[in-house]
Amino acid sequence: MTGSCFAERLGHFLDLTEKERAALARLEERERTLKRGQMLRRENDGSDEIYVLRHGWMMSYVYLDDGSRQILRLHFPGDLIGSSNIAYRDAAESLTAITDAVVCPFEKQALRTLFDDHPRVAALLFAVSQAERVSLTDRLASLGRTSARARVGALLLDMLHRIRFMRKDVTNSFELILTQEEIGDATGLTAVHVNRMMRALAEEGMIERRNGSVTIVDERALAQASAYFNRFAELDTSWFPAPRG
Amino acid sequence: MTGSCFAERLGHFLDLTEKERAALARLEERERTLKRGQMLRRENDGSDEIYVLRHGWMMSYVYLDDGSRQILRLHFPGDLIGSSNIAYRDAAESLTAITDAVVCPFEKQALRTLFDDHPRVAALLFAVSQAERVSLTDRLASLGRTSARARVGALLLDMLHRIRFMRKDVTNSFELILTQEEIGDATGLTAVHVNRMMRALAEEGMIERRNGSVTIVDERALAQASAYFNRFAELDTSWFPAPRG
DNA sequence: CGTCGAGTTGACATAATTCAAGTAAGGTGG
DNA sequence: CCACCTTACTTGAATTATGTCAACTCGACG
Repeated sequence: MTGSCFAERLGHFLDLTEKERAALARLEERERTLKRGQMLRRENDGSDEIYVLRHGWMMSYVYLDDGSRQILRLHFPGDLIGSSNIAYRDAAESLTAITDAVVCPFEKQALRTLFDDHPRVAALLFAVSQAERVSLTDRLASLGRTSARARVGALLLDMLHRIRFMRKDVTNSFELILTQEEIGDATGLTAVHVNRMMRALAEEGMIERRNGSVTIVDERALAQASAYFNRFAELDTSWFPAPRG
Repeated sequence: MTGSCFAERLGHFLDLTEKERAALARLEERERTLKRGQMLRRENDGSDEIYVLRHGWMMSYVYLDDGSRQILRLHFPGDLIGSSNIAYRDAAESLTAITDAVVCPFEKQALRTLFDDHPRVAALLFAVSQAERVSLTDRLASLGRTSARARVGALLLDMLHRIRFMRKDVTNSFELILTQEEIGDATGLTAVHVNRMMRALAEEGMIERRNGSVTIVDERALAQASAYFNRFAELDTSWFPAPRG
C-alpha cells in the first residue's frame, strides 16, 4: 500500500498534518478491484458506502425511462465518488469502471470522525465539493447553450486538463478510452453525430486522432471554439480552520 | 428581525440546538435589499461574500462569449447562494434578483467558526450541498437527454415542488414570474420555442395558464412526460456528528 | 476464419432555431 | 385620461442542427 491517494490529491491544495493524513488514510483501508465495464453501484441502491477512486477511470451516470443514458461525470484517481448518498439514503447515480480500476469503499459514518476531529479537512472536502459543483454548472452551460462541436471539444479539453493535473508529464496527447457512444452520452449527442464532430475538429486542425489516442493540436483555438473555461485555479483555502491537535 | 431563515430551512432536516441556531443567525446579521432585476454579484468578481437568501427569488447564471446566457439555478428563501467562492477566490456565477429580494451577506471566514465549533452544522451544510449537486445532475440529464417539452415541464415541476416545500398551503398553482426568455435560458431553449412548448403542454391538458400564473393540472402525467424525479426525500442525517456543547 | 463491437459515411427525417410580423398589457409623460 | 412606448407573448414560414436508419469497414479475438 502506497498511502492514501485521496490525501495525495487533497494535499495538492493544502499541507496536511500527519494526523490529518492518517485520518484520510483510514478511509482507504479496504480495496476493491473492478474490471473494465464492471458496475460498482446501481442508481437507487441503498448503501452506506462512498468510495475513493484509487486507480483507473470510472463514470457516474443515470438512465432515463426511455433507455437513454446521461453520463454525469468522469472520475479520475483521487476523486471521491458516489457522494450522492452523503445526502440521501439511496444512490442517485450508477457507477461503472471505464478502465480496470481500484476503489476504496468506506461507510459514510466514517465522515463523522472527520468532521468532529479534523474541521480543516472537513472544510477542504466542502470546498472540493463546491469546485465539483462549479464543474457541473460548466457542463450545464455547455449542454444548454453550445453546439455539438463545442460540447465535444469541451469534453476533450476537460479530459486533457484533468489528466494533466494527475500526471504532469502529459502535455497535449492522451488515450481517449471512451467510445463515441460514451462521449455522446456525456455530451447529450448521438454516437453518429459525435463521430462527425470529431472529424470536423480534426479537419479544422484542432485535434488529431490516431488509433485510440487524441492529440490537442491547437489548444487555444479549441478552447475558443468550445467556450471552454479552465477552472484549475487554486482553491481558496483562506477561510479554513486551523489544523487540530 | 424574525430570526434566521437559514436556520429555519436547515431545521427542516434536523432539530438544531440553541447554540447551533445562534451560530447560524450570526451569518444573517446584515441585510441587503434588492429590487427586481438588480444584480447582486457579477461573474469573475473577486469577493469574500456568500449570501443567505431571506426573501424573494433570485437566479444564478453565466454568460457565454456569444452573448447567450445559461441560468444555472433558481434560488428560494433559505438557500445559500453564491457558494462558488467557497472554493474559488473569484465568483463563477452572477446573481440577480428575479423578484424584489432580501439577502444576508456574510464573509466566508465566518464559516471557519462553524466548522470549528459546530461540526454537526458543517455536516448539514455539506449534505445540503450534495443534495444541490444531485439537483444539478438532474438538470444535466434533462438538458442532455430530454425533449424541449420535457425540459419545460421539468422546470415547472421543480418550481412547484420547491415552492411547496416553503409554503405548505401551495397545492398545484403558482405565479410563474419568470419570463419565457428566462425559462429558455434555464432550459437551453429559445423563448419562441418555450412559448410553443407551454402551449403544447396546455393543449394536452397537463397545465393551465392564466395571466402570469400556472396550474399543474395533471401532475402525474406531467412528471411522466418530463422524466421528472422528485428529490424531496429526507436527507440522511445518520452519519452526522453529535451536537456540540 | 467468422463474429462482434466500434467507427465511418450517406441519405433522409425531425426538432428546434431564426426571422418576421403582429397582439396584448403595463408604465409614463403630456 | 389619453397617447405613446416598451416589454413580453404569440404565431407562421423558412432554415439549420441534430437524430435516425442503413450499409459498410476495420481490427480484435476466439
